[in-house]
Amino acid sequence: MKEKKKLLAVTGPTATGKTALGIALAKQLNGEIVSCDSMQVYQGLRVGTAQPSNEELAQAPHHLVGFLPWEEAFSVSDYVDMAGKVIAGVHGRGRLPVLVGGTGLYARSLLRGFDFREEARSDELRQKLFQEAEELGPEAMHERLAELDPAAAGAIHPNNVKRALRALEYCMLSGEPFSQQTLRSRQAEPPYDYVMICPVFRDRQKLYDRIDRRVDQMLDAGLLQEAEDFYCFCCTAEKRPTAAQSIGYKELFPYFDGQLSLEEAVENIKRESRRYAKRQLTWFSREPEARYLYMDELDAQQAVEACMKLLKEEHFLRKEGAGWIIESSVQ
RNA sequence: GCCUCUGUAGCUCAGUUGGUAGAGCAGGGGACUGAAAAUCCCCGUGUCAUUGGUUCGAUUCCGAUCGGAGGCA
Repeated sequence: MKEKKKLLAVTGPTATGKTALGIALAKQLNGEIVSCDSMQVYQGLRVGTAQPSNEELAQAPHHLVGFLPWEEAFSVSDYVDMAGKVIAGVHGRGRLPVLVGGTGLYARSLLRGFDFREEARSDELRQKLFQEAEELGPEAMHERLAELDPAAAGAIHPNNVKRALRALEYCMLSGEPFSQQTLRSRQAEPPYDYVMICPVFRDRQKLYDRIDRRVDQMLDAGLLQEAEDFYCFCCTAEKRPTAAQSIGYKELFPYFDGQLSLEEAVENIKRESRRYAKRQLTWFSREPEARYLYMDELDAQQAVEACMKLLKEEHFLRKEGAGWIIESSVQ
C-alpha cells in the first residue's frame, strides 16, 4: 500500500499553447507550474526561449524558469533532482504540480523515475574521450564501447559520437554496462500518479505557420537585443555554454558576425524551430501515456474544458459542490 | 516585330552523343537514459512546358504553340 502523489503534465511540441493551457489548468486546479524545459531555465533568455511573460508569471506560481546564469551547465539529472524537490514542496503546500514544457527527455526521466548515478559522470573524462575521438576517429571509440557494452554499442550509431562517448564514460566510471542502467530505469516505479496531456495539431502546416509567426513576434518583442547580449557573452566565454544550444540565438550569431543577412538568419530560426517541433512530435508519439489534445479544433476555453473532461475520465478529478477535487490515489 | 538564350522534383540546377532521369537545399520518416532547443540514422517517379513530326523507340533531334530572360529595332 503506497500512496502516490498526483501530478498533471502538459508536454508537447513548441508553439502549441502549452504555457497558456498550463496556467489555465493550474488556476482551475489549485496548481503550481513546474517548468519542464531545458532552455527556459536560463536567466534572461526570455523572448527566445518563450519563457512565460510577466503577466503569465503573475497568474500562477512558477518554478524552474529563468533562474540559472548563462555560464552554468545543465542536464537531465540536474533537472530530475531539482524538479523532484520542487514538486515535493508543491505537494507539501497541498497543491497540484502542473508540469509544463517540451523537453521530452526531462519529462520522461522525471515521470518514469530514471536513476542517474551521481558517480557516473566526469567532465574531465568526457573531455579526454572527446580528444581521443578527435584523434582516433569515431569508429575506434565505438569499438571500445562494443568491448565494454555490446548492447549499447549495438543501439548507438558509430557516427553518434556524443551518445557513444557518454555510454563509454558511464561504463568506465560506474563499472557496469550503460545498457544495464537503462534496464534498471525501465523497471523503476514511476514516482507520481500522473496524467500527461499533449497538445498537438492535426494539420502539420498549421503548427508550422504558428511557429513562423511566433518567431516574427519574438523579433518584435526584442529577440535581437536579447540575442546580441547573449552573443557578446558567448564571445568572451572560454567554452560554449549549454545555453548556446538554444534555438533562436545561435542562428543569429552569424548575423552578428556579418556572415548572414538578418533575413537569412531569421529563416534559419524558423526552419530549426520547425525541425525541433517535428523531433518533439516523434518523441511524444513514443509516450504511451500521452493523451493528445488537438488544438486546431479548440479555442483556449474549449481546450481547458477538454482537459477537465479527460481528467474526470481518468479518475483524476471528481466534482464536489461548485469545485473540483483531486482524487486521492491509494493503491 | 526580329534575333538569341531558356522551360527537368516544392526551389536552384545537372544530365541523357535518342533506350522515360539525379544532386544540393527544402520536405518526410525514425532513434533517443547526465550537452536533449543537443546528437544521430534512413528516404528522390517527376505528364523532363504543350503539341505535331522523324524514329522500332524522344525528355533528348526537328517544327509549331504557350511561358520566362536578354539583345536589336
